[in-house]
Amino acid sequence: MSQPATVADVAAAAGVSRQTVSNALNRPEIVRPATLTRVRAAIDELGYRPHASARRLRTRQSSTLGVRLPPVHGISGAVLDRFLHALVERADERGMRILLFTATDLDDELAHMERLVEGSDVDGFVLTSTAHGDPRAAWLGERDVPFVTFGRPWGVPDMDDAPHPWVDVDGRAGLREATAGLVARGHRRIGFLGWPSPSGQGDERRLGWRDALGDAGLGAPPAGSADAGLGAPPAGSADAGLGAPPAGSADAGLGAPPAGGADAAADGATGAGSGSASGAVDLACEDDVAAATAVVAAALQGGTVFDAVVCASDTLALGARFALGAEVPVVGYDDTPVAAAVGISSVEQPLDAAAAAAVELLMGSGRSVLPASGGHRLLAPHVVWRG
Amino acid sequence: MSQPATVADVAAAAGVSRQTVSNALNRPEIVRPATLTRVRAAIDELGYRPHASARRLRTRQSSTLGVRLPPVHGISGAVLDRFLHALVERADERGMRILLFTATDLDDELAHMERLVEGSDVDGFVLTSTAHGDPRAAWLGERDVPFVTFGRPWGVPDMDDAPHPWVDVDGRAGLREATAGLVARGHRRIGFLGWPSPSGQGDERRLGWRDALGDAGLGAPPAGSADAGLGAPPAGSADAGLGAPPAGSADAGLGAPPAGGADAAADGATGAGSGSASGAVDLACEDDVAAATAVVAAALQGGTVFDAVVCASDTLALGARFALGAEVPVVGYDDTPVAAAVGISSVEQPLDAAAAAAVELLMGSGRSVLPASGGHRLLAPHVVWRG
DNA sequence: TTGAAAGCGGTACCAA
DNA sequence: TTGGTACCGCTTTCAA
Repeated sequence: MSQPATVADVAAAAGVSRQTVSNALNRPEIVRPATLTRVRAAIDELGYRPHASARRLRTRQSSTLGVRLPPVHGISGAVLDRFLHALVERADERGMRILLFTATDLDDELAHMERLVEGSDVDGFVLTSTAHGDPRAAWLGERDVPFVTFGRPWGVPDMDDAPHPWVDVDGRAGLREATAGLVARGHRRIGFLGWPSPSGQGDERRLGWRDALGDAGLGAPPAGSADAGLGAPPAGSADAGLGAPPAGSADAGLGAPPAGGADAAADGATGAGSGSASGAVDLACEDDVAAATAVVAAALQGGTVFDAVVCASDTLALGARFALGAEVPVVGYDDTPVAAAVGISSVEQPLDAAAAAAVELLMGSGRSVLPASGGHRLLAPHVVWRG
Repeated sequence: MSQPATVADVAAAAGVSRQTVSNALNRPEIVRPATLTRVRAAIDELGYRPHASARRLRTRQSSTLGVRLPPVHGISGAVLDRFLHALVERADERGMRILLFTATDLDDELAHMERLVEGSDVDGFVLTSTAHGDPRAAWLGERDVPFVTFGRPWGVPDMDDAPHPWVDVDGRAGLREATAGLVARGHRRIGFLGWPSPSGQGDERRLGWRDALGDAGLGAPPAGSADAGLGAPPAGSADAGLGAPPAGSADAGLGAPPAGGADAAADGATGAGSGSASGAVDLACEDDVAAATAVVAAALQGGTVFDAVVCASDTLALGARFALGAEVPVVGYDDTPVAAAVGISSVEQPLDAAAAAAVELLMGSGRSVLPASGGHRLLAPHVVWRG
């Protein structure tokens, strides 16, 4: 067992040529069964394993996908983590491996990608979301390097005809389901807590909330009500909200149409301080627990009444939870361990399906990466209800 | 730019032999400066990059480290995430890359590792903590495959003479610092919330808490008070070390014995009931927010008075926070985004240093993995104070 | 210091 | 179907 066995050894042991060994391994169907058995026996006996680098040199395929490990991801880090996990598994099923790289900025990332491509280290990439004019996409496109993004290419005119394949989760559908679920549970004054516009994902999720309110005849505030850029309040400004008073007044009961009708629900839209009684309030702040707490607390202070709140992230949801207490249902997004731990309902992304779709877009149904192509998948998430 | 350039192309362009090109790349010091310049110019001009697989085939080095992406990691997932990130960077500095693999169980993991090793896909591994008799360590050891673990090898008699190199973070020192910091801030009734024994990391952290109490002359409950083989109690059951007898007689402590002084300072500091006067309570439950909340709440109910609580994890800390409110300081462990978000102090692991140490143990100061060796690094974490 | 030639371990191509 | 041979791109060995 000193020197690892090579094809030559196996060939000799089985009394065949090296080529036959290779065939037995890669295209068993064209080898006569008897020969195959003999070769396989020899392989087992010698403990032979093909040398991956030798094969890659010859075939000019690295069977490797490059993935950038994004810098830092806050509370939602687990999402990428889980996606990565699923990706490794799905890739493995197709004989592909995942090579990691990191980068400090876009230029650095490009440099890394260039090295990997030119060193034939990878056959393609799985990138996180790209935006219009993203230099990575352009660079890869020019060189016909196959890649797929997890996250749609924001900013392109027609996403159905995107410049590159992508996979994404339909946050709009997710928030729609979440909101509808709350409606079904009898809630009526359902607020939304998201990020300031413009934000690709954030705006999508807001739309989902609006959709559901519309579906339920609850009406939604005029589009853009919260877009008036309440600049991100400084973090930590008000974690006093921890002990915030519970929303005092209750909800309209199940089944009973909310008093005041649809439009009334939109009154007073955003912000702290307006004395609106409506719960269909559209709040926004940066993705930070303290900021979220502050925003929600301020809204309560201003007289806003919430029956429930759906959020664009678990971070925001956690903040909202602190401000609202456990009595007012909050739904987050990403189903992070924190949400599970704290008992907050959350929209769970189908990460395994996303990974599978990414691999499929890159490789079709075969075992090698296809030439750069198009296509995309928009996957529906689902709510994990808790509490 | 159709066909990537090879050494031959560069050699031709520079008017030298292929060998000289190779030397210019790998051992520039033995090439005459003039020639070097010429070769480098040709390389730049042609955009030449060495073909990684070809090099690996020839050198029999994959320049790749295998890392298993652990199954699921809860609230502390970010830890591994950040370690991985740092590892990729540190490895990159040494010309090494990180290849991911996953596995459903130990057997599967072994199978994957075997494939990677025998296919010469990796030169070594970075594994998460191993325990005594871990088949992975044995398997790798037998084959002289270099590897290092992040996490010490629990269960070996003498860790200074461990069977393989390891890197770990000194949780004991971390909790000692956390506890001492609380003492310095005037807290006296400092409880500990950890995991049921036996738990390698958990028991270490508990010791750190005890150390600091001892240092401060506050005394700690007799060792083992919570270790009495409470096999992990079901979630939510709040019995664990609850009734831990107060450490009436403290040890000498440093400087002036606190006697009444220190203790008096703690009197009534916390809002719970009366009952037990000691806050040096040693609690334990599984790593779950709800369970932690329950345990702490039960302790409060039972009359325990807490001045502050140090925890074995941010998960537990979050649970404690829920039970105690924001007035009683809680210190967690891992400095996860959640702790930051919620404003809980936490012991931060020096993940970048850990990654650097892992690489160094594997590669020394060179650019290739050394034969399996020994050695280890125990790194001191530090508390990030908040609130 | 530089050059020529021989592999590293597989697979592609072609002939048998 | 099987076997022979060239060759993937680089580095190592040995001469010059």
